[in-house]
Amino acid sequence: MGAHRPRRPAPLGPGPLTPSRVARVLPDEPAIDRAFDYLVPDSVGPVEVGDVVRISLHGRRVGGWVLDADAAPPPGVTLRPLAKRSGLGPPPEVIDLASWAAWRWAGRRATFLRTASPPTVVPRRPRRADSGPPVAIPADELVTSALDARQAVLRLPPAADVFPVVLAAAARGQALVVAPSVATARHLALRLRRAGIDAAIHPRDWARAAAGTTVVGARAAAWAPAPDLACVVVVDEHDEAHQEERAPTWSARDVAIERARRAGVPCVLTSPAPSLEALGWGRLVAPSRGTERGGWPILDVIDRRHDDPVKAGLWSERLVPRLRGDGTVLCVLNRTGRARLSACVACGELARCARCEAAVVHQPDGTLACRRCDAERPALCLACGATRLKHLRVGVTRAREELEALLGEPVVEVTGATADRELPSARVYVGTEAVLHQVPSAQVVAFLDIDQELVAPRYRAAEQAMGLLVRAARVVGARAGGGRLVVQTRLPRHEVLDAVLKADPGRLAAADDARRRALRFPPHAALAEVSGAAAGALIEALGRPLGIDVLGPDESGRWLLRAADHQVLADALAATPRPAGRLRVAVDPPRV
DNA sequence: CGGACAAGCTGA
DNA sequence: CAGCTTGTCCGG
Repeated sequence: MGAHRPRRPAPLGPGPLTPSRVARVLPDEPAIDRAFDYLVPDSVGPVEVGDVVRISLHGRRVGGWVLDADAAPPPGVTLRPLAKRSGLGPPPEVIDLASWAAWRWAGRRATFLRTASPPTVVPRRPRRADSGPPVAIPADELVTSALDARQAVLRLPPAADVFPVVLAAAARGQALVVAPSVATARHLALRLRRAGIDAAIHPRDWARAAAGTTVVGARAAAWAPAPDLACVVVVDEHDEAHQEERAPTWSARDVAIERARRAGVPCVLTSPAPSLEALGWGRLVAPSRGTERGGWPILDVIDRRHDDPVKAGLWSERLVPRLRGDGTVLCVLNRTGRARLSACVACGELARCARCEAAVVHQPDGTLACRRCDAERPALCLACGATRLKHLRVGVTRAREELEALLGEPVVEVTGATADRELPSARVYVGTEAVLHQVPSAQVVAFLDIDQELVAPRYRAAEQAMGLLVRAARVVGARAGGGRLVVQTRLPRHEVLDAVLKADPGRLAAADDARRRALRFPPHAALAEVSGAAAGALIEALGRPLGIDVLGPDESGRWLLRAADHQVLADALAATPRPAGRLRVAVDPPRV
């Protein structure tokens, strides 16, 4: 990618007048992924690469970023003057990083530069931060060896605190810490300050990061300015929150890795269950088996292979006693509504959509809704008119009703929809995985149907199920404190459960890696999902380049591109002009 | 993106 | 052919 631009040759001798410099500016309009040249009038003053400026483009004023402060314009175009310099923007190395990310995730540079820019005007480069007196850090051998390895994956069990890693990183100079959520980032920054280390939160404290202060933030922090960058830490690198959902679907972990590589500084990724991408990138550093084991909760596997598949409900007789007692209990079932699959009690006919024949969801209000075409209808059998339906695959709403009856005490339902309300206090909660976010701690977390996660038709299903178990492990805490996870399964030997049972995530990684290699899934291939009205046009423009498999379209008009690696995939996408119309290109789609 | 302009459709 | 919509092009 073109990090090198033609430089204007030095003028031969003094001219009659000092000619105005020419700045090359990328407009802050993601749809216009093209730079334009402007004269820099004396009234505007000097501009530097990365500065945020205003330009008039085609008769309107728009913002933009200086990509080159001394450009050689193509001959024969009359240049307009820059309207003004607004202030400081991303430093040159971040501008280059944005170009790389635009290539890597088939996006536009402006999208990344927005993320990398200060939220309010920063007129001048702030004075270098005074690093203050050195802070004495208790030496942690594991953390030190991870930082010294320069490219390390530090596998710490769920109950372990990552703060010592962040602290040791910040003690080495300006650290860039990328956390999976804003809340985690804030908390880490607060603890750094308590430990006597100044910490900026991205993007709010952009100017302080630009002055060399250690910076902490959620995924956008991968784009924070860092003039004195000494090391990069990505907390919980396995967490899907590091990836942007909207296209370009960039991953803060991968941006952080590339950034550290370019800066030549150490990069440490932490995770209780590192992704295969991480393991393929860096050296694994882990505590002793005993220490690691101690940081995981106990796992109770309830084997349901011999339960009658028709009669067995959600609540096996081995599960219910574990839900009694006086500790807080969370039951996780990733299905909303009353039932995801129902059949007529009278004639056995499956409840399906009258319009498109997809299975319908029994909603809390009693109606049946189609998730494919959004049609709604009353709950009755289309074949025989009977009004009684049997719930074959119970959802959270129904599960709550059933558990309340079983336990004879109040049970509270928790879903994504309850996130903004205060939960009624109770001992027992039933919910989707949202329950793991909304209830801070518990004695027991029970996964009512973990098989749904284990065998989900997605190549990352095992890793995602592991992510859920890690989250649950943090809610219940370490085994020494009585933390306990319970799973009901017909796959008691599944490698995810095996890994948690033995507190050894390496067991999962080995099995998952072999499977993905055999099926040519990432990290042994690079994928991109192409969708939207203009998807077909892009596929046509792409043609059949060597090394790219074009799969699809599926029933909703989506294609999947597969290449041996990201170099091949990104080069092919970069060489294809983007057609007009709605188009989404999701590189590294998390749910395929 | 959004303005400019050209080509296409409609109504009397 | 004015008056309008729709599409394509292009910006320094």
